[in-house]
Amino acid sequence: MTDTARGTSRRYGTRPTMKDVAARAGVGLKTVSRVVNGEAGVTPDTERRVQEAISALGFRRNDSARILRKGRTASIGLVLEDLADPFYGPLSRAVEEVARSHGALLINGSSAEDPAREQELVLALCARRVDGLVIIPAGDDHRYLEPEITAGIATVFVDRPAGRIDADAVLCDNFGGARDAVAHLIAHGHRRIGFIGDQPRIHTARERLRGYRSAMAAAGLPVDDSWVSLGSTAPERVRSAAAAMLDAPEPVTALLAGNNRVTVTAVRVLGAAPRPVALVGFDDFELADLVRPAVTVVAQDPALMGRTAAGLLFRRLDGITEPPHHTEIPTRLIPRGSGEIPPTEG
Amino acid sequence: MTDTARGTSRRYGTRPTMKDVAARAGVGLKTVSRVVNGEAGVTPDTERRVQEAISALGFRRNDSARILRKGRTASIGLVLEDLADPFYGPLSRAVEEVARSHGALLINGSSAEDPAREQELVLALCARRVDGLVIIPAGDDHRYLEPEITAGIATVFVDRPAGRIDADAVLCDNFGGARDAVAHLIAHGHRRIGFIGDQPRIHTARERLRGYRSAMAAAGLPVDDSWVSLGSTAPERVRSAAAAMLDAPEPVTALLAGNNRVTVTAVRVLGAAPRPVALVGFDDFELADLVRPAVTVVAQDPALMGRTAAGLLFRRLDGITEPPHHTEIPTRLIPRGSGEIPPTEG
DNA sequence: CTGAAAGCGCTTACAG
DNA sequence: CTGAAAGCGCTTACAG
Repeated sequence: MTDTARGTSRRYGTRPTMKDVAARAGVGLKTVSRVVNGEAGVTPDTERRVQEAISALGFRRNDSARILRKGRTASIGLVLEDLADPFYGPLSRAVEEVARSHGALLINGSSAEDPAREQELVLALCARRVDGLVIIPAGDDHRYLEPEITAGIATVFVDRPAGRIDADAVLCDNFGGARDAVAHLIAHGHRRIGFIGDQPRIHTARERLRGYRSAMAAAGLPVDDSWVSLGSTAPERVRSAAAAMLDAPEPVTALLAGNNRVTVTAVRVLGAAPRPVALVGFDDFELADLVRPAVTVVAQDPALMGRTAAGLLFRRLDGITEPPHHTEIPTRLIPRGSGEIPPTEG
Repeated sequence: MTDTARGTSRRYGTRPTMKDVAARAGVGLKTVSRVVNGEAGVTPDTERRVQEAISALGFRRNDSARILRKGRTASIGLVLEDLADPFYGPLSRAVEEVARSHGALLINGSSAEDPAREQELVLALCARRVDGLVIIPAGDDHRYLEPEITAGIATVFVDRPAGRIDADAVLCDNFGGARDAVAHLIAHGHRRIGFIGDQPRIHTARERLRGYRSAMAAAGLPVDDSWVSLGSTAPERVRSAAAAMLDAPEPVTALLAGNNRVTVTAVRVLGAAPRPVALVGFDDFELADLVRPAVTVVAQDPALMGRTAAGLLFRRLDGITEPPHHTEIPTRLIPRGSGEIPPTEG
């Protein structure tokens, strides 16, 4: 490596450009561009000289510059609630794989369930001019996205719909899943069934509650207000909600846990309860079959949701102009034991 | 909104630029730049005219262009094995939070434990000119990164060290953790202890094996070749490795599982075993205390590892030029039951 | 307080 | 087969 050839080329923080390569190879800028992009029409001899200059200088094309000129950034943004939540792992990975198959990189971030942070993150991604966005929204008003969508940033919502704009969405059948779960508990003899769910401003929480009520109504069962508790999924909140339902004069004999965070706490609480209480959890989780009793769940398919959303996104980027799609992914009830426990009176 | 003011401004896929804003507001380009960046020295009246033009046109600064000019991209890359692996969730989230506190975005991707894919991804990130990289390496030769590091891309390895280059690394005490785990089993009376670990080309697998051997040697215990099995962590592979150790004429009475993937399968296998077998798992996992028996683990702190690595990365970006740091994060043995089972002869 | 010119590192459109 | 000029959308350095 001849380091002297270009005085400052190895200076920390300074990179050689195509211009430097051109100068060293004794060719024009466009010829370097042709070689770097594998375009035809360069003599083998010229190409070799350019390649030599590239390796000698340690040149790597600056894609930021390329992107500025070409218009498309070959990157998409993924905004979700929390990168650390196991539910979103397979979803993220699925989105990444689809992006990769289209040659795009993934920029992602967590909204931490904060609408303001969601907006800040989404607009930062728009400013970077990502080609498209996959959003698991925290907020319920996405009118701020309208100029961006109009300007051409393809956007698909997953898990929860967009608020106050009409946009592509890939949701799971929250209503049907919750309804099936409660019908399952009723079929096993339960009449007093509790529901502990996420905050009511979250679409999935409302839909699952609707499914719960629908199944109760279909069986002609009343729902006592004290059997329903929506709020934060923090362990303390779930714990006290469950305690209230279990310690009441007429306690619930079964519980529907509104998502995987709630289920995990519910399993802990019920493990310490004085009598068996049936449990169905919304969302499957890795060790559900190893806990005793094994946990009956309503399983979603987060990888399929991610794949579906990303697939739709890239079809939009390829130019399809149909009206917004609203796709619903079915859920699946998996009986494992906890949901088949019969009612035990206190 | 007067859509006629700029004929094509609302055309799908075309965005207004600062030039458009300047023309509409009747000011120079630099004045728009001042307003957009909140620089001082603009009369309130001028500022208002510019702001009006910005909203009317739906202008959003193109950060790609800004970045090209400024040099820094305010983004960092995170390359890990698999976004869907629960071990990496908290690590990713921690890196994200540090990046966010420095105003940077996170671009991330999975290597799928494939060295070629790791390199491809890392170099794509370098071409995008990320300011820095946090890498959980799949490969063991990172000389390909040398020109990039020389050119100023800060790089910190996490969980596993760089191969054939000297670079910053944040590792956990794999050796000590495994040694403590095995010493714990020995203290509970075990003499024939198995180790099922990840592929031997993975640094953590080798270190943990070394810890295993060290503890056995310290207690004066022999290690039969059939008690050690390194390889894929796919359930079938782990299952057959465990079966071989448990069905031998002189079966092992305890098992050290080399990581969370192995532990989960080991729990399933041991749950179906004819006699109790002790188990310690490397890596903690969410429901370890709910399985029966509850699983004794050597816990790492992935969030701390992520925070430490990202913190170091940004200190490098701030210009510290000390030689590479090799930080070791301690592990913690958490006894929960499975590791305290005494030996049972077959 | 304000703006015209040059330039970041590429690609595009065109000419030889 | 090869290259000079213009331009992508900003910021920088400078002048008024």
